[in-house]
Amino acid sequence: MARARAQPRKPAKAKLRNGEIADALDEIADLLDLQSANPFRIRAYRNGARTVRGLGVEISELISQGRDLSELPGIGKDLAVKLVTLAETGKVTLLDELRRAVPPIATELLHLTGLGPKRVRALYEDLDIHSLEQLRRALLDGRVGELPGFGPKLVASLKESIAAGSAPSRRFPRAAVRGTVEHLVAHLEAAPGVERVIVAGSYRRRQETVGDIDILATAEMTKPIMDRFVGYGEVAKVLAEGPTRSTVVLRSGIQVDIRIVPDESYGSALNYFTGSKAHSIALRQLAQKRALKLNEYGVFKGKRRTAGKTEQSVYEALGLTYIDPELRENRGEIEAARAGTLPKLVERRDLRGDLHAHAATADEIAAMAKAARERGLDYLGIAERAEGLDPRRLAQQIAAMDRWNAKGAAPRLLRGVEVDIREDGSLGLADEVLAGLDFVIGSIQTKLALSRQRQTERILRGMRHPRFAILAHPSGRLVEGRPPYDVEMDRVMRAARERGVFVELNAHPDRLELTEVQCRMAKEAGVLVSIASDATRAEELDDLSYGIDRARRGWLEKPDVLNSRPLAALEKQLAATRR
DNA sequence: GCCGTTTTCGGCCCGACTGTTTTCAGTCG
Repeated sequence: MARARAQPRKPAKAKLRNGEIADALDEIADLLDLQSANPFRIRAYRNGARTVRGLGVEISELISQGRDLSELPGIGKDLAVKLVTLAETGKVTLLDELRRAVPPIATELLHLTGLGPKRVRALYEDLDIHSLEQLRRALLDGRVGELPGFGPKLVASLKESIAAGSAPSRRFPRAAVRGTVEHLVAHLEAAPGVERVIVAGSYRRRQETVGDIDILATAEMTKPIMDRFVGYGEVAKVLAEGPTRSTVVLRSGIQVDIRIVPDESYGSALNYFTGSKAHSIALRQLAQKRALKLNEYGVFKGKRRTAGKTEQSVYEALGLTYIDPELRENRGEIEAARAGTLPKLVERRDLRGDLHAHAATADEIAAMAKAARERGLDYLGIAERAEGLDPRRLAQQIAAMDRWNAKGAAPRLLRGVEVDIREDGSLGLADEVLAGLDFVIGSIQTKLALSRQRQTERILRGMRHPRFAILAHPSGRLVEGRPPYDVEMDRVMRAARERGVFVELNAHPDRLELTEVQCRMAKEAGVLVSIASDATRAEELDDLSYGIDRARRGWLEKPDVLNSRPLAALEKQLAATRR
């Protein structure tokens, strides 16, 4: 985890962003841990950090709206004050004091596997270790091995960790591990005596990246499955192996956990292993309040199991309706389940078309159209990038689309263009060209580093253009790559609502623009979302499913999605954007 | 430090596995 102290020092007036505030709270928790403070106080800081990190709307934004931060889950009076101080000054007295009391190396050592607060304290108090180099020497000359609690295996593991350097914990794009997951599940399903094999964890919650793969199996006899698991050909290293739980690392570097339970515990085990951690903790707290106990084996009243065979039964026992895995982040889904107000999430089959595909020549257009038809789409918007698009080529494309439409076959092709919103907010194509099209997609493609204020004004001006219909690439980010550009998304959403235009959820697995929180912002603002493939090749139309994953994690329902509309309704929607 | 459909005080999610121990600390989800 990135430490706040590793960040460059900010000027005092700089407003801290949520990630930095959460890092500061986590660092306080680490330092309190090293001082053997009250464990529940430590947990309170960690809970606070998790709340802030998952918030989506900036703390500084809430402060300027005059909101009471102690209304946030896990934030009380004390933490609310510290959040304000951190957000506005970048500092907080408690953290400064703790940093003075504990050597700087301590928090770094805490993140080495096998080292917790007790052992780290022994290292700097008993051996006076204040750097990784000093630790390396103490490991080699045997001093560490003489400390109580440091055995030969731990010494060897620490030597390995230090030699390997501080490899940052890697996350893998979900799309990249799909093949591995399917192969491994098939491998395990062939084990004798296995009843069910299912992938849980963040993969099942359809997060865009996964840190590891979690597999649940049910069986009476666990050994045949466990043997088959650790004997899998791709396994590079077995980290832990027990009768019901094991962990391995595959050659690709990804970690895989397996858990085996009896079939009558399938639902509760799947629920526990799917997480998220925050969701699971909230459920277990809810169980406590009802004088029940929830664990991976079931829901218990005293010693008697009252539920657990299915996930449905677990939620029912807690007085909740079933919660889709994509929503399980403790971001209000439990309250909504209790109130019976959970969204009915959009599904792939709800999509009637796609409003952002690329095809230049007549042949490419026909191929893309046929691919769209095979995937059940009734309409397809072709929108080439405006740069390098001369009027003659655009006219040829339009002619090719008109010929396709004249045949009357599905899908209906809609004539669009993807145009840059210039730095001054004007659009990168002449008005008379734009006027001849069915729809105009506008996006930021240059000058991504403008200030928050200027970037926001630029987009707002762009959207006011009389032909503007859809804001595409609403963040400019690339998964595991380029960070998003800085923009006041809530202002953009409000302006989109007032202007009556739409926002795109770019489904390309490397992009996935429009975050989960931004999906919810769009929904709350009443802005329809266009889930778009941005396909340049026919098979990339399948990427729409990644857009659906994101939309579901963003609580979107069918009515929230522009391209869930049938063709006639969609054409009305587009017509209404024209001024 | 947070929190309240028994509670404003007295609780705080739960269990498996490893390593180093003979009762516990650390890690994971």
